[in-house]
Amino acid sequence: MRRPAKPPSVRPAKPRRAAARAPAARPYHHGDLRRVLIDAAMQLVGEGGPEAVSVREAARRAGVSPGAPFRHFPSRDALMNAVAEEAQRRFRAEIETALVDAPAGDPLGRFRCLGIAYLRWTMQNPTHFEIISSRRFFDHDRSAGVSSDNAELIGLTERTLAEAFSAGQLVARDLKQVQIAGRALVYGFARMHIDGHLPRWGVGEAEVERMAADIVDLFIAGIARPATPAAKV
Amino acid sequence: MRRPAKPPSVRPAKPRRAAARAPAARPYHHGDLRRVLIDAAMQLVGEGGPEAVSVREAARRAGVSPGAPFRHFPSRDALMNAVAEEAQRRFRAEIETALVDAPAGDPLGRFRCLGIAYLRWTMQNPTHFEIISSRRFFDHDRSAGVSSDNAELIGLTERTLAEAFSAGQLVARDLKQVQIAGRALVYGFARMHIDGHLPRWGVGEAEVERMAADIVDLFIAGIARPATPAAKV
DNA sequence: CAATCCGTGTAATCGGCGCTTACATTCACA
DNA sequence: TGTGAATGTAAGCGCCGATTACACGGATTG
Repeated sequence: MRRPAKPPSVRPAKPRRAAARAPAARPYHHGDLRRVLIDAAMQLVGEGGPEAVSVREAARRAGVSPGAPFRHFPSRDALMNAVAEEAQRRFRAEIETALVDAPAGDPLGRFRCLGIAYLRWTMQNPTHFEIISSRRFFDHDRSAGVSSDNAELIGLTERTLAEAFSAGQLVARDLKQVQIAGRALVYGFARMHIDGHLPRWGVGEAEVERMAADIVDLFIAGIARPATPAAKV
Repeated sequence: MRRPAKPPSVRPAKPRRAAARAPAARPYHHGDLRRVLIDAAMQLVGEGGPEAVSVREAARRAGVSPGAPFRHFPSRDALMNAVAEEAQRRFRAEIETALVDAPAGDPLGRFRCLGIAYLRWTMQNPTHFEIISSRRFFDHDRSAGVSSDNAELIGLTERTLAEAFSAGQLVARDLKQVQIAGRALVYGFARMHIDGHLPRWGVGEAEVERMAADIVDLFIAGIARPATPAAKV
């Protein structure tokens, strides 16, 4: 928690709205402090993980007094909520973008795309993923934005896998188990990365995305009905 | 971080060693403060998770002044290290105990036992597992005890799965992928539990251990060479 | 047995934190 | 033009981790 010496609060002087003919120095009213605080907190998350976010430091970076943020967020948790919503929004957008290139008529193929897009984003944004995945940093239940975006994504993967099931692409009997196992697999790999376990398993940073794709494929191979073989009774 | 009102520091008066004929009141020297601090911190972890541990609260529960713990631990992180070592020791002991009942000649069966024992402990001790699994709460690299215990466990599972591979029990080609996927699966399920994801996936607290066993079995079914079935070419 | 050293306790203090309160400034609207 | 609401500042509270100076007392040694 102890912070190293900091340059004395750069203060980028950002009069955004309501600055029509105002003088150059930041006016008394910031203009868009809420937004700037969220951005600063997002940056802090990127730099040092969720626990590196402090209200005071965000205020410092925004160039306002330590009490100012509390006009916009009733608590640090509320700020974290906003940060998590921002991260969740980006996460969802990226995954849905990746899905447009996915094969339309092949639910299992779409599931594969989902898993790989999920892992790609988490590998590239580990600390931001950490916020939205752990209950510690804010109150999920009280954050409608995160919950709804998250529920959308979960619903999407559930539906996709259910379609694969209905289409007879799976050998498994219990769809719910497959869904949870699939989720546990990708979530576990993402957390192994975040928590620094992968080096111990012989996966260097350069191979991470490749390995991510490989284990998604391995999982799919484990649940997919063998496609072409002449076997099967 | 704000703490609710506390009874004024119960002070259980524990003169352990060096208390032969001493008076009832705690002597000036505590006797075994290091041990008591670790126990208090373990309890705090159990009550409110790793971030609920504060040096001052541990000191309070041990009945000593706020500065006393720093005679035994140079920092909060060092205390967390000790707590993590304790947790890791218990974790390893439980898993190795579970393994004695495992089938001797069946590596894959032993692997199953490992996975289930792993998940059982994590389901029953989520906050303690959180400490030893996340790099956030202390410095893994500087904690020989945690590292070695952890390396032992990982080595054990790796060897077990490798034996299954050598014995021809697996269909997979790439052993390393299978090992990482297996780890990701159990770790992911454990973290889903810790992070409160399971309710959203329709897994109530009562069904958790059952579901844990189910997905371990599902994973094994996905990698195991079909044993008896009359099908298969 | 007495002197003393050092391990281990206390007391006081520092700066950082989240958060609150009282006050100041400015915007927006009647 | 006046006035209230919105939003900034200043100061302060208690908690935290950590450090320092000092006090106690068990063990070692002459």
